[in-house]
Amino acid sequence: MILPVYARLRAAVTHSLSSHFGLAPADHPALVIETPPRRALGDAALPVAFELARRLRKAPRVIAHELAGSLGAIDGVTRVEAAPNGYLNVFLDRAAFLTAWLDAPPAGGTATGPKVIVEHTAINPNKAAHIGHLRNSALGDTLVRLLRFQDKRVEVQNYIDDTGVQVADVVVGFVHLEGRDVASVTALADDPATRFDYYCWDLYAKVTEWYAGDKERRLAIRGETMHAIEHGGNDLAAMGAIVADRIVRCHLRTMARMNVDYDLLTWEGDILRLQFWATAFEQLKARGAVFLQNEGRLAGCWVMPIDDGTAPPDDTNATDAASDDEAEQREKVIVRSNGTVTYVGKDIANQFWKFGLLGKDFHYRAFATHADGQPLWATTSTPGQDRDAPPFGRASAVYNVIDTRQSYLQQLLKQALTTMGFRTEAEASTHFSYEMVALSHATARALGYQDEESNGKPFVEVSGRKGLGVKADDLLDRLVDSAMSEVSTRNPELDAAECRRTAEAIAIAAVRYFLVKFTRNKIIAFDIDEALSFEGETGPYIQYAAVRAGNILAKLQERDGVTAADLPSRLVALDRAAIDTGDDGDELWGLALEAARLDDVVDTAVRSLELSLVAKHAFTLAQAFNAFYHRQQILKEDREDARLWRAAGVAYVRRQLTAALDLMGCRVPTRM
RNA sequence: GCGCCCGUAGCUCAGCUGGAUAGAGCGUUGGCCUCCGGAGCCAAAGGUCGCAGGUUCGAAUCCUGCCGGGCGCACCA
Repeated sequence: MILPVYARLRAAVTHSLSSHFGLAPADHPALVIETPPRRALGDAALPVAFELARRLRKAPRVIAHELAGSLGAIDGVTRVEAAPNGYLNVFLDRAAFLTAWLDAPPAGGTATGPKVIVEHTAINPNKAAHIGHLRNSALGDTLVRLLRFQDKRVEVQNYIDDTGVQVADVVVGFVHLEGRDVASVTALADDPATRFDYYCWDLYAKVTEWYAGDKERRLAIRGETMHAIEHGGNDLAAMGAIVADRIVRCHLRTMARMNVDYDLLTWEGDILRLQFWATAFEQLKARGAVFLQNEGRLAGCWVMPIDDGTAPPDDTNATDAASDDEAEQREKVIVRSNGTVTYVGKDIANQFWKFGLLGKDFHYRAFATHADGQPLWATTSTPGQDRDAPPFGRASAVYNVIDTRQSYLQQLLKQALTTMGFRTEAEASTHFSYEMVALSHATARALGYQDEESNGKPFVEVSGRKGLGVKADDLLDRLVDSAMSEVSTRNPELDAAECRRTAEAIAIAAVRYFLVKFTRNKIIAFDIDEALSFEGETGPYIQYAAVRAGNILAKLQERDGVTAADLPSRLVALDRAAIDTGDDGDELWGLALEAARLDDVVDTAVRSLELSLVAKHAFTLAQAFNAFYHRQQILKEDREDARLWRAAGVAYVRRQLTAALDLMGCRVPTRM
């Protein structure tokens, strides 16, 4: 919203550098525009004079002064002045901008251009989702919303690994620990009284313990089970399919509570059954991206040469002499000596498909129904159900949202694309990485977990295998409960249903804000008490500011008959002193200017994949609004011009705050 | 061993491509409900920005080297 005026400002400065200072374009410094530390210093500041001081052999102060004098009129800028220290400070036309911002149509036009795929969530379908998974979904979904805010066409995929060891482990549990058959597992899963994902959570942990009791024999059972599932057409595979299907439905319910949704569920089993790998393998072989290793410890494997500088973990007893030879080149196994494909191989095939490079497509089926009644699509290997399916895949850019521990593999994906000659696609493959969520010692203890190993560590790592972690639904339930008691005491007139809806909105804002407020490469040591807080830097704090702003506007309409839509036309006729002058004017304008930064913040957030910037901005804006609200009267202000200019600020802040919360998947209740 | 990440107030964290007096939240202390809602506001206390060099008008930010911690480097996914 403020970028165009900055462009005009840069153009004017550039012109002056050439004409007034006689600098050749090549000698022009980059025109950095900063935000001054205090509003009274201006709305934008250019340190350009510092850059020129040496070249022009003049003091920055003198240069800034000359520059300010030579600029001429700039649309939207009321004045430019040189600060004593050499900064060039710029003052914008406050009234004109605020009026224009209020009058602008709300964002969210029509998405156009090439498609972008965002893959996130990807929880193993064998147990309940936990807090670590929520970080992935919250970040992934926020990225999706940011991209859509920028009018990009986005397709959201959720990868379902239904053929891995994890599902096999639960199947082993059902068969060998509980003696169940397919019918029994189905009945259990479909019994509304059981929380099937919770049930499997416990069973999975039990199976892990059970393996430890007789590793050799029981791990062999796991191997057979996994093989049976991959092969298909037997009871174990049928049971695995039931488990995965029902757990995925549990995950979708959990994610729906979080306001997270998808366009397509990609099932790994379909990648195998439709021979995606075989196709990709042929291409890789033809290009020489993989080759059959004939000797050494990887004899019999198809491997991909790795060209990054990473060394092997600690091979047998690699002597220095041996590694100095040309055998330095590293290799990653893609196809095992027994002929089965590794995870990397499947991922390569999937990545090729996402870019439309595979020359093959899935079949599709309607898996579930979105809130708006449209089908949620899933891949399938059987044709005939995809009459109305939209075209999936064939993207121009792909974001894979996975935690940082996967960066090595994500790098291999890019490399496979590069080796195949798909440079553009390799460039357009982004690993959106973030650090893991661990548990604080206090929270781990509260879960009844004592572990000597992790006593010395700063946090306790979540472990699905040990059943250690905070389940997503448990966390949400606790948040809703505590929000509900708060809402009902504050608003006794609300009925139970309304109370619950409000509490849910607050609970979701609390978790989602908590999960995006940290920079992505920070490990979150999750602490239950900290996450349960509704005060300070939290989602509910921001919602509260928006709700209050809404209340003020509602009263203004009720009392004076003035709506937010009326404001722009009313403002033109009013005296501008209320926004142009004094500390009050500075504060009101500062608030509006901060609110106007949203577009800019979103751009920076997407470019840097640092979504915490959006969270930080929303909080800062809410904070500024609260301070303003306490300091300046709005409805009670007697002077009409001051009243309406302030109301305009409130209306604009509310709109931008609501938009920012929506980008993080948070709703604003009418009361709270 | 190699690669990536982290180290800023008692605790948890911001600090955008180097810029004006390093900021929030929590916690601590003290104020503010005849008010447009106190999930709030105002104020105070609290900092050798891990350490040492370097680059320059200027470094928490960039470079180098250390120290401390985490993660990754499988014929596991």
